[in-house]
Amino acid sequence: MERKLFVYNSLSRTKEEFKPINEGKVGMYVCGPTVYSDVHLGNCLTFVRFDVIYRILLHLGYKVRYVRNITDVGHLLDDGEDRISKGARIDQLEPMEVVQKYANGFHDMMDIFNAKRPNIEPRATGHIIEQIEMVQQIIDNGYGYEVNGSVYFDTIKFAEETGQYGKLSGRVIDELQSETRDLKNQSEKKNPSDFAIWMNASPEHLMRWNSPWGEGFPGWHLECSAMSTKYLGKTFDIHGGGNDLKFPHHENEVAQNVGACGCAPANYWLHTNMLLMNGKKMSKSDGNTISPSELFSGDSPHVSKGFHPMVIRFFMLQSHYRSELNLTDEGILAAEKGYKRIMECLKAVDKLNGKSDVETALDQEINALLDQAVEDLLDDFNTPKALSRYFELCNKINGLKEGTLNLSEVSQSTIERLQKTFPEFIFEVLGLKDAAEEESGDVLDGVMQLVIDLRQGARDEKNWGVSDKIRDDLAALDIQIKDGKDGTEWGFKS
RNA sequence: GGUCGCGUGGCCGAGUGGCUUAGGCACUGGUCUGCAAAACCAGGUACAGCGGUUCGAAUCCGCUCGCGACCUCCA
Repeated sequence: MERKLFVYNSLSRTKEEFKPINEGKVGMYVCGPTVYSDVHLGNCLTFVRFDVIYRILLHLGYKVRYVRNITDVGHLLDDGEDRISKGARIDQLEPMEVVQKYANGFHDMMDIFNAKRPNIEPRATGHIIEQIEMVQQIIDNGYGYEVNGSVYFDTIKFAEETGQYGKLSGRVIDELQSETRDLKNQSEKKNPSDFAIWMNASPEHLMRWNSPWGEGFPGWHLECSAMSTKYLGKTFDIHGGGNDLKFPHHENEVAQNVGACGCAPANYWLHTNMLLMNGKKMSKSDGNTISPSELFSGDSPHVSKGFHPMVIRFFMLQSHYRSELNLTDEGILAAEKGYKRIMECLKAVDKLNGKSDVETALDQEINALLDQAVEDLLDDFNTPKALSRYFELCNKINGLKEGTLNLSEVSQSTIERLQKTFPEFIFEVLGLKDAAEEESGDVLDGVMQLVIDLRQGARDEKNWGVSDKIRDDLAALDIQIKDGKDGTEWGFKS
């Protein structure tokens, strides 16, 4: 932690030095999914990106409390129907069954993408009391008003007294006032920009709780305010989410926290950018969409084949979290090659031994690249740039392996640093896994070694027919034979 | 319509005032190989358009075109 970390803060719209509230500790809250249907690939991108941010913070030595909620109530559709209720109606399930089903699916997918689990994963329905208390505080502070069993947040009064509404998202309150919407209960609000923090439940509404204002349910934005406060304190370090949540969700969250306790929830707001496909927004309505499982299986007109989840993760990490990521078949194919190159190189580096006793120019180059990769991560979590350093290191490593670079010109201490840092970066910081290793195993390794030995026997006798048959038939099984000058290696084809 | 952001070579994708030839993939030539593959070496193509500021801009400003996000549920 001797070096400084810089993060882009959406609040200030600049890169700022990151200074945690408590030395050595980080409290981070990330808005999780609403579990009403199968997880969308865009969600996966967002959570993979925050997973890497989490991993980098851990790598830097911070003790991180990572909270990511699951929204299971209060998230309404245009027609006012609760998303969970709608899911329940369509699937003929209890609302909580819907929640469990899709929460399980979400967790499975996060595991597939090798995203670490958060330390706390609170659900909105498990924190009704905390939310009711917060509504009461907001009312007590004069920023909430009750109408017909619903409670609304008075944005105009809040804006006038605190001057804070719109700060995060760059909205101007006057312009929000001129918005004309045709939402349910619109007439109950004092101002068009006001939003519900507690909603009266109509008789047919399935999810309902008792409250001082009658039976109802919490507003969507409220859960994050209440739960982040409960687990991270009134003010914590990092609040993250997709940038589509900036307004109204995060803006309203800020308003609720400030309205309830007079303090801002988070010092640093981090927003990830969206996933596109073929340059366009991923959208179900025009068919421009692909699910994670379709991407893995290749069962989609948008991809030429299936891809391993780790290839997808690698693809995601080759873009910066604040940039849009454009998913194209060609792009993932390129990522797959790059991923494989890194994985192969990771194996090659273990076999190297440096022979120089003094520090050479090559030592300096390698060490500089390793240092720069860390600098890149410290500069607003620039994973694509850091990865480019490791690609350059791959060139060095392969050069040493092939003999175009001389092992006598590199010291063993540099090689050892490489051997320690490289896998640490790939596996722990970036959270990648070796796809081939999963499929492989000791038995297969042994069998392949036998096959290679037998083939070598044929090759020694210049029996190219046998040699090539072995190679070609293995290729048909997606196993690739690689004849090098130091013997033959094998691996899975991508 | 309003607010904000983006537009980099064949593709993906970093970079934000003066060599970073970023990097990956693809492509071309070469080395290696029995032939391949992999790897290695070498090579080309770029900063949407127009105008301005500046000694100097892909990088700052303006306009135009294109794309995206938000404004209404979204990661």
